[in-house]
Amino acid sequence: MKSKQEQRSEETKKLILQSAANLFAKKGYDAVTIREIAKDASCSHTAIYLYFKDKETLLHQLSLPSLDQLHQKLQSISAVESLSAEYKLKKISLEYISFCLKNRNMYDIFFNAKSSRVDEKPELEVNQLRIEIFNLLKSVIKENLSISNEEQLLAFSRIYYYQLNGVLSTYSYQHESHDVLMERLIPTFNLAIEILLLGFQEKLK
Amino acid sequence: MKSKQEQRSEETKKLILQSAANLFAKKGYDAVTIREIAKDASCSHTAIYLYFKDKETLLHQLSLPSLDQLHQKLQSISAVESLSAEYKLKKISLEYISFCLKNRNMYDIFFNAKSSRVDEKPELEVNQLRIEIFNLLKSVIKENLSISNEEQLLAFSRIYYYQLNGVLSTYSYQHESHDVLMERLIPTFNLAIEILLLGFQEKLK
Amino acid sequence: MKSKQEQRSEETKKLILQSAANLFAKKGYDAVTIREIAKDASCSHTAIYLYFKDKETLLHQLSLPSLDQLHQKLQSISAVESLSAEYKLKKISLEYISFCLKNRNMYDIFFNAKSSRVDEKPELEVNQLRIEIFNLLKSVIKENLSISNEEQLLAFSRIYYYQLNGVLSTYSYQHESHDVLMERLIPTFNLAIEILLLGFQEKLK
Amino acid sequence: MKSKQEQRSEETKKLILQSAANLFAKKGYDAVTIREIAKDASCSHTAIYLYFKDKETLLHQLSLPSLDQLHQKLQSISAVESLSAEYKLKKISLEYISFCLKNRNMYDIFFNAKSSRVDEKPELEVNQLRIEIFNLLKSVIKENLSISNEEQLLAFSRIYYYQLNGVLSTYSYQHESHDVLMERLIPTFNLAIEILLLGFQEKLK
DNA sequence: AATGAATGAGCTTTCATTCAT
DNA sequence: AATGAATGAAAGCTCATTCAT
Repeated sequence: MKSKQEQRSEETKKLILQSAANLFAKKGYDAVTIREIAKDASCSHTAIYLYFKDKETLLHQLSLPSLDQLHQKLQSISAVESLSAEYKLKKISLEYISFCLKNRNMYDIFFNAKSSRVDEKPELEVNQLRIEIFNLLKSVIKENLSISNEEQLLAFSRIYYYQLNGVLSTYSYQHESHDVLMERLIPTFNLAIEILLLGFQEKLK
Repeated sequence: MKSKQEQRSEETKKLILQSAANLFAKKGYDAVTIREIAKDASCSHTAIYLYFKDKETLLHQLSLPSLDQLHQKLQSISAVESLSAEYKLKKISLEYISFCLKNRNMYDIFFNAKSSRVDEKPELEVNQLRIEIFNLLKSVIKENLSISNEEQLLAFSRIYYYQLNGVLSTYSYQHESHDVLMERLIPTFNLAIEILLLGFQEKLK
Repeated sequence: MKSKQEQRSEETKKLILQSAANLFAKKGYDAVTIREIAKDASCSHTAIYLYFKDKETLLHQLSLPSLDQLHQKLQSISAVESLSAEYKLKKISLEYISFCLKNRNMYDIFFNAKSSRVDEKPELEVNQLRIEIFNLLKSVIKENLSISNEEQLLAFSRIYYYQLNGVLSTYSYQHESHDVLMERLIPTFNLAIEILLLGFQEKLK
Repeated sequence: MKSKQEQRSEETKKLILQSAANLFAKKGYDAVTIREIAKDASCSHTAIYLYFKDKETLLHQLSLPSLDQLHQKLQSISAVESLSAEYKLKKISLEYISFCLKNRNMYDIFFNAKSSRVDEKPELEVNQLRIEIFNLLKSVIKENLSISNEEQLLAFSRIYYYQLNGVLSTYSYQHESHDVLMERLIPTFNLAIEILLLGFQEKLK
C-alpha cells in the first residue's frame, strides 16, 4: 500500500505531466517554459526537476505513454476478427486522426526527430512506436488488398500513410475544437480511404 | 526615377530579406537571431528595424514573395496548352513538393496560422495565396477528370491536397538534403498520383 | 555504555565526515554538493543536517580533527629523544608538507580565515592549533640552533614557516598526485632546510 | 580622435574591469556574480557580455594586464645597472610581495591553473608571464651568487621563490590593509632574504 | 533518527528591441 | 539612413536548506 507521501508525489508528477501536455499542445514545445508548467501544475519550478532530468526528458516521458496508448488501441481494433478489413482500416485511420488532432501541436513532437541526439534511448522508443504503428497500418492494408508483392505493399502503405498525415498537417493548426474538426472531416476522410482503396485495386489489376 | 539613396535602401532591404529567407529555411524561425540575419546581410542589426517593424513582420513579408513566386510558376505550368492534363498535374505537384521541401522549416510558417494576430494584413495575403494555389490544383484536377459536379470536385481536390501535404509533413523534418529527398520520393510520389487518379475515375463511374 | 542507536548515529556522523573530507580534498569546497556527500556516505542528504548545522559548519568540524591528528604526529616526532635535532626538523617539515599536499584543496580551508564569522568557536580552535603547530616548529628550530634570543628565534621560525608554506602554495594546485609531487619535491626541499639552517647559523655568528 | 561614443564605451569597459578586479579580489572568482559586477560598475549585467564573451574571459582579460605590469616593473628594476645585486633582489622581492598582497585573493587566480582548459590561449599567456617572472628572479639571484652550475641555480631559485610565496600564502588572507601588512612584514622579510643569501653562499663553499 | 518532497534564491547567458548619436 | 551601446525580460537549471511524515 502506498504511503500518503508516495501518493502525493505521484499526484504531483501526474499534474506536471498533465500541465506539460496541455501547454505543449497549446503552444508548442519551445514556447512553453518550465516555470509556466510549474505554475499550471501549482508546484515550484524546481519540483519539475525532481521528476524529470530536464525539459527534453519531460517531453519524451510525456509523449511515450500517449503514443503507447494509441498503439494499443489501434492494435486492439486490428485484432477483432469479426470486423471486415475495410471497416478495420477506416476505424483505425479514424482513431489515428482523432488522436493526432486531439494532441494537435504535440503532433510534431510525436512524429518528428527534432532533437538531434537520435542515439538516446527515449527517442528511440518513440521511433520504435512510430514504426510499429506504421506496420500495423500496413498489415491492415494487406488484409484489404490481399497483395503478395511486398514492395508494392510498402509503396501503397506509404501512400496511405501520407494521406493520413496530409489531413492532419492541413488541419493541425486550425483553431477549431477537436469535435468540430472531426465532424467536418469524417466524410471527406472516408471518401479518401475509399478512393485510395479503389485506386489500389485498380492498379493491382 | 529613384534616387541613389532609394536604390541603396531597396538593395539593403532585399539583402535582408534574402538572408532571412536563407537562414529561416536553414535553421527555423526561432533559432535564427536578428543579429545573425544582419551579419549575413552585412548590415547592422538595427538597420533591420528600419525596414521591418519586428522579427515577425520580417517573416511575413518574407513568406509572401516566395509563395507568390511558387504560385506564378504553378500557374505558368497550368497555362501551357500543349501539355497533357495528367502531365500538368504531376509537374505541378512535383514543383509544389519541391518548393516546400526546399523551404522546409519555413513550411509551418507558410501553412499555419500560428501567429496570434490573425487580423493583420500579411497573414490574410498568405491565406489568399494558399487558396489560390489550392484552386489552381483544383482546376487541373478538373481538367484530368472532367467532373462537372462541383462538390465532388472539391472533395477530390481536398483529398489530393492532403496527399501532397502528407508527403511533406512526413519528410519535412528529415535531415537529408532537398535533392536526396526528392530523388527518393519521386517514384512513390508519382505512384500516389496515379493511384489517386485511378481511384477518382473508378469512383466517378 | 552507548546504546545501539547512539553507536549507529556516531557511525553515520563519521561516515559523513569521511566522505566530506574526501570530496572536499578532491574537488574543493564549493564544487562539492551536500547531496554528493550524502551519496558517498550512503545516507540521505537531510541526515547531514541532523549532525551539522550547515555546510560551513561541516567543513569546520572536519578540519579540526585532521589538524589535530597532524599536530599529534608532529608532537610525537619532536618528543623522540634519540633523534638528532636536524633530523627531527626535516622529518617534521616533511610530515607537514605531506599532510598539506594530501589535503590539497582543503589547504586554504585550514589556513584561511575566509569564513566571515570569525567570532565562532571552531574557527578559534583551528587558529589555536595552527599556533601550536607553529610553536612546535619553533621549539625544534631552537633545538637546532640553540638560540637564546627569543625575538630572533621568532623571526627565524617565521622565515622557516614561510618557506614551508611557500612550497605548498606553489604546488597546491598542481594536478599531480601526492606521491609524485612528494618524490619530486623532497630533494629541493631538503636542500632548502639545509640552506636555511646554514643561513641561520651564519647570521648568528 | 575618439568619438564621444567610443569614449563612453571605453569607460564602461574600464569600469567593468575595475569592478571585477575589486570584487574578485575581495570575494574570489566563484563567489562573485555577473550582476554584482554590473551593479558595481553601474551598468546592466548584459553590458558585460558586450565586452567579454563570458565570466571566465573577463577573468583572464583582467589578470593579464596586471601581471604584465608587474613583470615590466620587475624587469625595469633588474635593468638598472647602477644598483647592487643584493639591493636589486630585495627591491624586486618587495615589489613582488607588495603586488601580490595588493591583489590579495586574486592571488590564486593569477598563480593557479584553475580553469581546466589549459590549452587555450589566455591561460597560456598567464603561464608564460609567470615563467618569465620566475626567470627574472633567477637571473638576479645568479647575479648575487655568481653561480655557474645551472642546476644548482635552479634549485636555489626555487627555494627563494618558495620563500616569497610562503610569505604571501601566510598573509594573503589576513584582513589587514596592504600598508599595515607591508610595514609589519618588511623587516622579517628582509631578514629572510639575508638568511637565504647567507645560506646559499655557505652552501656554495 | 531519518527521509523524500518541496522550495526560493540565485546563477549564467541569450535575445529582441530601443536609445543616442 | 544607419549604427554601436545599452537594456529588461526571460530562459533553463542547480543548490542549500526546510517541511511533513
